[in-house]
Amino acid sequence: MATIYQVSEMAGVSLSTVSRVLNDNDYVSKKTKKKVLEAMKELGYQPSSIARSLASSTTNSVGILVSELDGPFFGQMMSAIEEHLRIAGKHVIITPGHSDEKKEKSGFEFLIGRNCDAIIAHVEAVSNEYLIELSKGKTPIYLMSRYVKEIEDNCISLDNVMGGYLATKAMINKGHKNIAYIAGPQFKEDASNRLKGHKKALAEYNLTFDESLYYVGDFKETGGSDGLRHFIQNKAQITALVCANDEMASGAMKYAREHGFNLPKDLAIIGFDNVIFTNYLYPTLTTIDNPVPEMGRAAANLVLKDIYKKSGITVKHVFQPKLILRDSTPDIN
Amino acid sequence: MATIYQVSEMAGVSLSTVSRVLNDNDYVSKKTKKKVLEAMKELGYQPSSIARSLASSTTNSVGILVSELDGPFFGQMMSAIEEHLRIAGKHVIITPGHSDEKKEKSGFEFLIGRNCDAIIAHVEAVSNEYLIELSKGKTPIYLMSRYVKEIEDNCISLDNVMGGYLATKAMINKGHKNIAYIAGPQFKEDASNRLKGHKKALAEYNLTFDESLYYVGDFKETGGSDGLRHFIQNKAQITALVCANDEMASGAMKYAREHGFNLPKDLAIIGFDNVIFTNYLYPTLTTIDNPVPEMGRAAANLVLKDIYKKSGITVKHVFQPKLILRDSTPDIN
DNA sequence: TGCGTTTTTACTCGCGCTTTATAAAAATAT
DNA sequence: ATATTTTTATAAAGCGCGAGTAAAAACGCA
Repeated sequence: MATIYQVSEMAGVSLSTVSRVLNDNDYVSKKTKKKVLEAMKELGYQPSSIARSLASSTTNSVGILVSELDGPFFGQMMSAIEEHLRIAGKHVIITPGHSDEKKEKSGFEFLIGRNCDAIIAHVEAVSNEYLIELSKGKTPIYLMSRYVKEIEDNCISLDNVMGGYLATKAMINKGHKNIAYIAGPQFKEDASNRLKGHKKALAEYNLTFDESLYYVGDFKETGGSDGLRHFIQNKAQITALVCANDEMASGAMKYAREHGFNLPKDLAIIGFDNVIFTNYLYPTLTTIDNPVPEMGRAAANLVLKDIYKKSGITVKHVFQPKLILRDSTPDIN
Repeated sequence: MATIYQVSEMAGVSLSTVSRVLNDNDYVSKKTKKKVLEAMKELGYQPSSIARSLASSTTNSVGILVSELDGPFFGQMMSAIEEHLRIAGKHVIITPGHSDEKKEKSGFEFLIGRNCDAIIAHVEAVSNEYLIELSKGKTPIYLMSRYVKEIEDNCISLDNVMGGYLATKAMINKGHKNIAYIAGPQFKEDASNRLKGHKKALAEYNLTFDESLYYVGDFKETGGSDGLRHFIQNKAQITALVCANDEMASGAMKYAREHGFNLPKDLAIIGFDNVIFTNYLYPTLTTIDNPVPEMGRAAANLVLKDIYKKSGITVKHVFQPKLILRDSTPDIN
């Protein structure tokens, strides 16, 4: 690999001159600039970002910490962030935390150790205190889908209470009274907030929250099927099922069909997140739109503005979910 | 941030001694080792991987270049690779190439510039020649789902011709004779190989390949719906539809239903890849299993063996697809 | 032509760590 | 008790680059 030194030698100038043309600094004449550029091309020179980082203590890369590398939710998120950052010439370093406290912490450490200029994290297992503490460190931390009051300027979040409320209210408006709820793991803030919204909607219409119509799933397809099985085994009389995310809704749909339900007539189902495949399910799934791509762009914009000092950027911090009505929740007569 | 220097000072030893305990080198007594370790803990010392990389020209990180950050296919792939590498204490740096030649090249450059110890790439737009040339560089390149003869030892691939063959043969075996095919973009090698397999199966059963039953899609849901619309508009009389991947199959299913088809009776559909949600579609989708996670692990193993010199590893380079029969392809009477 | 300016270039140090070569200390042998 | 080996620690030289400072060259004007 050619180094800056060889370039300088070939172009007949000093090291720092080469460095200056690299960084597009002023104070270098067109003639020498051209000479240097030619030498670079000739040698196939490629600056070492490692050395660069060490010298300048800035890496032009931002760390992304997500729960999983797969799944439609995180896919959309990573994709939106990356795309937006790439336009500004910044790169991303992605690492998964698997919703596990230790792994999330080690993810942070890795990213910090790599000298990322900032970190955008979607973490669920670490405590607020840990995050607040971490924010005092040298690497700025931005939080996706999580609201921590003490560092709210670094948070991009969805109003999950509202989302949960909208979902259940939609069912009520369709005429349902016996509504079961499959929640996500309650240590996850969005899951517990969605549940709050559900309860709020019930209360508003004078329906009581019934423990026997409540099941905690895993946010995956299995959570949906397990939940519905649970309700069926307990002979719960339900006409509507609210799921805390789309994967669980799709699992429940499959289980329902396999057990003689005629969808959507026998059971109305609603999901949450509006992940891409919901529109390809049958019946198409009514759900709550979670503007993940938009939020990803917001997070990216936030670091562009704060860290890379781009001007003219304003970002929204709290996003609103909205109801997407499709075929899985017909009117009942 | 504490540096190695401060640790050495606090422990009362020299820089290099600290470095040696960091790297678990011999030639350091237990007593001094303990002293150093304590000093590190006290200072909350965290080695700078940047400086480390610069000095040792090894980064303990492998680059991953995929087409997209979202989508079930790449999600599974990244996830499998990352998980397997992490066990060995290696980290991944992921960047997308968007199936675009320029972007793929710039992805390679980024990863090489970051001094990755190796790169695992799923690229589709760059030429074989480019890859061969790249392989001569300092950073070893491994290819996922792509077979390039000259560097076959660095390739992990699926027998796509066989896969395409199995899919169409399955339809024929079910009794279909009028089989339409929605292909993927033909510059992508797997797409063109799957098509080859399709033609091979047709030929084997004396069916002629009919251009009017052929459509090139985009490997996304829209490709499936566009393709089926195309066939319908051209009044193609078909009883079976073979799609070159699952996303397109799901798009076609949705379109079919919206246009009065009674699935699976009126139209048998098969996909390709066996992506997770195929099992949650209705009817559940018959497809060809693409052992992506297994292949991801194989790629990870390959770099563990070649680059990090782990012993006792043998890896399979070419994987075989297999037919997964589900409800979307019933027997016809 | 000479002096002050402005533009352009060169030197040098340091970022935080690894890695020789080398010296000192401890252990063993003679 | 000295010579020899083995073990442990040190000092110094980079890795490739950025940035601040000093120096040189080019320019302007009287």
